[in-house]
Amino acid sequence: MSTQSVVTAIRVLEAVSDNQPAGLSELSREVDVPKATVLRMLRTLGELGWVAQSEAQAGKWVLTNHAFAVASRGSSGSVIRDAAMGPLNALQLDTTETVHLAVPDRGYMLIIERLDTPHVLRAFLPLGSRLPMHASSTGMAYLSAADEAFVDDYLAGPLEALTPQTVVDPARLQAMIADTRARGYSINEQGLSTGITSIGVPLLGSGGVAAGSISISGPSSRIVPAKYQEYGEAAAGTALEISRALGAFSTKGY
Amino acid sequence: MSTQSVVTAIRVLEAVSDNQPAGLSELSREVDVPKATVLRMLRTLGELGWVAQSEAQAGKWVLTNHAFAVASRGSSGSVIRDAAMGPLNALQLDTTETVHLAVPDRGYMLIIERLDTPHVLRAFLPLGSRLPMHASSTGMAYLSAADEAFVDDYLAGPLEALTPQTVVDPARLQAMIADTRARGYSINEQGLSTGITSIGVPLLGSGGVAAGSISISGPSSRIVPAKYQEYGEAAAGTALEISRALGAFSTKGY
DNA sequence: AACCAACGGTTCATCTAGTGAACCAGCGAC
DNA sequence: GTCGCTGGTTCACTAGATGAACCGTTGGTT
Repeated sequence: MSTQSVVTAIRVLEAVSDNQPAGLSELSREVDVPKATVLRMLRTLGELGWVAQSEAQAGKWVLTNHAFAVASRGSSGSVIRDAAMGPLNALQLDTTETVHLAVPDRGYMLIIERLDTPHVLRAFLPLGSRLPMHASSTGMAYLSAADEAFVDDYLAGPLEALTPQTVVDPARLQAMIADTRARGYSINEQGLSTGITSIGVPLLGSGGVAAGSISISGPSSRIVPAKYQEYGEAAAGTALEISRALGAFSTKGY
Repeated sequence: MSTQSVVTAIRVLEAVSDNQPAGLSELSREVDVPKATVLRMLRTLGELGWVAQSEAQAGKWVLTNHAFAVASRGSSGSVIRDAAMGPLNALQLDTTETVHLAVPDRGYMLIIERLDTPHVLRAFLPLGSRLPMHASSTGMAYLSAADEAFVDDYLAGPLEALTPQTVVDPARLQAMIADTRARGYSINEQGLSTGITSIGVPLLGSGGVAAGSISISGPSSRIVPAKYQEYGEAAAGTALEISRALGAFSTKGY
């Protein structure tokens, strides 16, 4: 790989992101690069306005909002977001529950948009959250549309349990994926966060490959089994509309 | 500045962000670096998963979601966001209008959080949007709490008009900032986007320095002058609560 | 149909600029 | 008092970044 100082800098940046607020020695260990080099990177990134020393704790480094500003323009303006926002807005108004738009990122589902419920009791998932695929309805929905090799690969990796309800058994997860495929939507009952239930549906991009997913989520007291089908079908309809806009079923082109 | 290849790489990254989807020559001109170097940077950033060639247009580069995922953790987990979310949630429920949380970033206001209105007619501002300070209620609120030198400096720069209603005259803007200070909240009537009105209030961080702002916004048909005072005072109350949590009025420490 | 200018991408000799082992000073635990 | 950790500094060495000049294509003009 060329331009290794750039590689080091980005690895430092990601390490800061993962360990905020992070100390110098800690980062040095994390990216396995001498402290002097890490410090030089931090200072350079600092001059560029991407990281800064924490005000609260001197010597600890944090990402700045500027990094967020630059990177946000990645997902906004993206094809999938533009295609999704209209239908998603309608889905939110229809169901009155919180809806999310998620795309895959290195084995996690990355939440790139959210439209809130008006209910007083609401779950809160900041944008940019990364959810394990097996522990979220968006993730299971995505897996149900992803190719087999990817799924097997994912299920072979270590699967963390986030709550007592999180399913981590690969065989059971395979069965759940099959159910999702048959039913058209995934259901996650408190597997991500206690007291939260959500329903997910995959989105297909051009060529019909899995591109992301959408979900409806809320407190388990409101998202009860009696509503699963209604919400699942509503989300599936919305997803179909988005997938169509993404050219999933287009015959011209390929 | 040291580690210049890193500087170049980041500048390329920011240029991609600003010009998406961006071509090689375009980027080369933008950052004033030879094409060969820009290309090397793009490839390195590509291997790291931060940029990729656009699927739609070969040879055009775009930011990936991974960049978003890494950088998102900058604002989430930040002191201001944590302090703001609770009170902001209450404010949204109270007013039923969309509320925003914004922080300054290089002369713009950066939207880092949003809580949606349940109304069918709703404005939509993606997170990560950067708004000119003089054209937004969040920006004017921030300016009303910023120190004089900063304000003068900002008003001296070129001020773009986003709509026919955008005020760009420095003298008038100074007067509006004074009004905001006296009143406790800023009002922006269609200066950012036609048909949208919003009310902003500054947030103070530790030591009482301007740290960001919050706003209530919606269609001008709903956010009418008769409601300005009610919303302004509600937002001011919320802002006070947040500023207090940020240690703006703390006597210990300084 | 011949031209031109711009595009994305490649090459390679030059020498700048990034590296990292060894080094401080300061702090808290025991 | 001293050990082990922290954040931070120094500097000789050479690995690795640089950029002018190049190529093959494409799309618009005349």
